Parts: sequence; structure tokens; C-alpha cells
Amino acid sequence: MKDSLHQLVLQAIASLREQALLPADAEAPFVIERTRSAEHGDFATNAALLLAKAARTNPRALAQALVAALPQNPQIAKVEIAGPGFINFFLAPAADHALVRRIHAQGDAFGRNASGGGKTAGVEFVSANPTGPLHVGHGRAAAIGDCIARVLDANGWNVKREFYYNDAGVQIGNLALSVQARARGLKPGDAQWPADAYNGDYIADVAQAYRDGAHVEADGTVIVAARDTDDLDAIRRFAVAFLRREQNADLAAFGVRFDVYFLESSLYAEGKVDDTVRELVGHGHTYEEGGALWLRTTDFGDDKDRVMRKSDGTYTYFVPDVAYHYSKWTRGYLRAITELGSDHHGSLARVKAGLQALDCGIPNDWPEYVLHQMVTVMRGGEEVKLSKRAGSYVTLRDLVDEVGRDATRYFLIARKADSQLVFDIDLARSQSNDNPVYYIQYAHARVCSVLRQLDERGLQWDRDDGLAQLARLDNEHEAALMTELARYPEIVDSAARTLEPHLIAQYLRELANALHAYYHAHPFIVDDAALRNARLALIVAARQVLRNGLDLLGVSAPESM
RNA sequence: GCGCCCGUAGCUCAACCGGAUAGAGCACCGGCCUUCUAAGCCGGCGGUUGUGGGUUCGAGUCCCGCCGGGCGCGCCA
Repeated sequence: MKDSLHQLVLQAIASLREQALLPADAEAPFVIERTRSAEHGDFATNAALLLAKAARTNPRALAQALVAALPQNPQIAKVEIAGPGFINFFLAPAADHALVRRIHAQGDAFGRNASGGGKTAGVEFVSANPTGPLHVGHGRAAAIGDCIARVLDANGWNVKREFYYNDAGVQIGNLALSVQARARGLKPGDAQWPADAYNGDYIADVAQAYRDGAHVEADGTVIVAARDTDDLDAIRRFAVAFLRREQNADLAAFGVRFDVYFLESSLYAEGKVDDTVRELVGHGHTYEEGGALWLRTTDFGDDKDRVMRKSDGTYTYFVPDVAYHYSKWTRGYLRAITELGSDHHGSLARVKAGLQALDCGIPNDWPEYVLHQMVTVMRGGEEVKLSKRAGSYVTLRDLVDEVGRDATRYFLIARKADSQLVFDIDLARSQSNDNPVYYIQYAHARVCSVLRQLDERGLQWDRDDGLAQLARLDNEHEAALMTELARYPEIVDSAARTLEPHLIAQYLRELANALHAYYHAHPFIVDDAALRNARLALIVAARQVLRNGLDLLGVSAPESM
């Protein structure tokens, strides 16, 4: 609807140009937007406000001319000029009826669109190194990344979820030493306990499994523990596999799966890091100084140049990062979304600089970054400190076990990524009306319950008759609910454009509210069969949209609660 | 010191490429269950959008300066 209104206004502008009421080159980035209140109609445009100057007239007069030039459209009941020169559109009931029929016809596909054209978009998120369990911050990353992936999919993109991890760096070395120390019976605090070791209890679990000769499978590879506490390399391989398996299990419990697990070590093994360095040198963006190889990232907007190869011959971490993103490019990811904690934002400029320096046609706005701010966890009114090294922190698994997958996902997705988030465990756990996720799920279950009630009363819902009788829906609650339903495709589009999945969560609450309000204002199971069928057609449409929206969040839509 | 993000009701947060009277939830006050689940609905209270300027028909939104909070500023990852 938004699009067709946009077209109508464009036609009106073109018409005014022909009449010389507007200069021939007059155009403006006008918008069609939902109004805030019903008295302003359903949609409004600011076209007259933006074009008034070019027309050398006042906005209201121009609005008059635009309205006069608007092509007729049966879905528009009324057009008004209001305020400083807004043009307000009032939709005809027929537009709402067509919408309800469309929801029934499209079902699970309602709200989806093909704007992505089937092109490939890679969404990288979590990308935690296998040095310990996932914590609540990873949970936020998982919820946001997975939801972005679902939203892009709903917009017609071929989405690849990708998890990148370092399986061979310094931190992994510390991990191996930690497990080895535990396997030798040492504990944190002991004189011989390694200085940079991980102190969490989970290290003891890994060590125990290693000594037991356990075999673990992770990311498609099986590793059997060598049991030899002197074989640090074997310990490392085992520990990585063990913790990767744990992380995968936690993510699976959270409802998140990946298409690609990308190992940093593979970049070295396949010579991709060397290739990248060679390309950068070849394009003349590097220089040697102080025994190190530098990349002139300042040519691409960075604060200062960055060392690529240290004087000891090893690479700094951002070189494989560039190689990794370049591999996404060569794998055909037309869009690459990288979801990170905002504490990594400092590295963005140099990675982008590295990609630009490859001179291979990567656009300046590729990849797209989505950064999320910290999560503060509250329990019993007190902040739970997160410290992996100290070994005491809230794991994602803890949250999913305690709070449930649905509420955890909802709480982590419902807020804009770039604002800090307070996760109140007590609130998320509460199965009460304090908890917004149940509110939405209850709306879905409520429709199911009405249909069950219908059955118990020995009645049947005639869908076709209902869809034919939509004109019987004439009260304000029905109008409000239909307006909410009509917004859904716009929200799906908007969430993908802005990469802001919280819009979905926000919207679903408003949709649920419209349904609950309708429920209380009017009985659905009435004696008048035509009216009954029409009302049921409307609430079943609402149920469909609730289900579709919850699916985008990865939250279940229960039939009863 | 420099860079990025944030600052909106007592609390947690919205506000669709700058739009009309800044909205929800929680908390608080008051109504509504012999009627499809009260995990619900309706009403009320609550704001100088941190602050001072600027841009324009119009600013929570854009620009500049302050104040406050977070994160980052390594030949660490």
C-alpha cells in the first residue's frame, strides 16, 4: 500500500510538472508514512512541504494541486490536507478486506517479500573463541544475529549464518596450558598454576574428559583424547573440540544453528593469509619500518597505520581478519553482516581499510557492521558480574535453563542493539503479566482457544463465508486490528533495511494489544453466522501474523498456555 | 587527550531515511471475571527528550559546544 501511494504521488507530481505548476526538474525525497493518530487517516505524505519552495507557493496550496492531480484509486476513501501541508490518505474498507484475504491466502509467506532477489547474504555472529562457555553477551549476539538472518531471509535473501573462530592463537595456548595444569591435578592458586590460565571450573571438566580418553565431535570432526598430559598439542585439539561442542549445544538449546563454521587456522593452512599480504604489498599500500610490515590504513580513513607483520615474523590479528572477510567476498556474499560486541569497534576501521586496499572492487559500505552494547545481568536486585577468568558468570546455558528459550530470546532482541541492556533474570523468569513475551504468546494461544471453544459448542468456522463477509467488520477495534496487520510487511521490510530486529519485537506487542483489546470489546462466537465467520477470519489472520512474527524472533507460538 | 555508542515518565525502553498533540510496559491510583483463558481489558497519574546554541516551514532525530555513562585507542586477540 505504501508503495502504491508512493506511485500515485509521483504521478501527481509528474502531472503538475506538465501543467507547469512545478518546475520540470522538481523532485523531492518525500515519504509516505503511517500516521500517529487515526484522525490523520492511515498514511500521510510530506511531498507538498518539500516541494513548496520549488513551486514558489505555500505548502497547503501545493497540496491542493497535488490532491487534484492524484489518480483515482478504489482503495482510497478520502484524501485530506492538514496541518502545514500534509496530505492524509484514508483507506477504504476494501483495502483492509483485501489484506485479510491476502493473509489467509499467503499464510506463512505473508509479510515476506522478494527484495533480496535470492542473492546471498552472509551473517556472521557470535564467533566466540573456544576458550569457555558462552555467556549472556554471546546470547545477545546470537539472538540479534539469528534474528537478522531470519529477517533477511524473509526479505528474499539467500542467508548463510556463519561462525568464525580462532582455534590456534595465544588464547587457545592459554586454554591448553590451563587444561594441562588441571589434568596434572593443579588448581587455581597453586604455586605452579599458569599465570594466564582460565580459572573456571569447566576447565576441570575438560581435563577430566581428556584423562578419561573421551571422544568428542564438533563441527564435523571427531577428536579422541590422547590422555597424555605432556602432549600439549593433543590437549589443545581436544580442549577446542570439547568447548566447541559445548558451545554448539548451548546454541542449539537457544535455537541457533550455523551454515558455516569458519576456522581461522584454515586461512593459514590454505595460504589465504599469505595471499592477502601479497595482494596488499602488490597494490603498493604497505611499507617496511622498524623491521615490521605496515599497511597504510590512513589512506582509507583509519587513525594511524597498522602493523601487519610484526618484527618477529608473525601476523597481527587483523590480517587474518581481512583475509577472512575477503573470503566472504570471493564466496559471493553480496551483503556481509558482521555482528560484534561494541568493544571490537576499534578494529572495524582497519579491517575495512584492508579490504579497500585490496583494490578488488569491494564497496566502501561492505561489510555492514551491527554492534551491540553490553548486557548487565541483574539477579535479586544485584548486578551479576561477568568474569570468565574468575570463573563466575552467567552462562547462556544458565539463562536458557532458568528463563526458557523464548523469554531469553525475546529479552535479548527487544532492545536496540546499540543501547546497553539490563537483563533482569527475575523478571524474565516470572510467569506473570510483568513478562512481555507471554503477552504476545498469549494472544496467539487465545485465538487457538477461541477455535477450540467454537468446536466445543458444536459450531464450525466457514472460512470462505467469513472472507466473503468482511464488510460486516465495522467497529473501531476491528479497524484498529486490521491496521496493525497491514503494518506487518512494512515492519519486515524496515527491520531488514535498518538491520534492527527489535522492531519486530516491538511491533508484535502492539499487534497483541490490538487483539486483546478486540477480544474484550466484542464476542467472536456470536449467533449471527456471517458475522461470526467474518470475525473468526480476522482473528485467524491475526494469529497468522503473530505466528509469522514470532518465527522471525525464533520464539514459539504456543496453541495453549 | 582522541575516536565510537548512549542519555527520552520514578524504573526498563519505543518513536518508521527531520514531520502533526513524544508513545508503551512496570510501578502507583481507580474500575472490569454467572459471558470465547483475568498470563487479559478500560481509565487516571506521570515529560522543559541531560544542557546551551545553530540549521528550517518543522528537531528526541541533523550540526557545534558543554555535562554524565559505556566501550575502544599495542609489533595483544
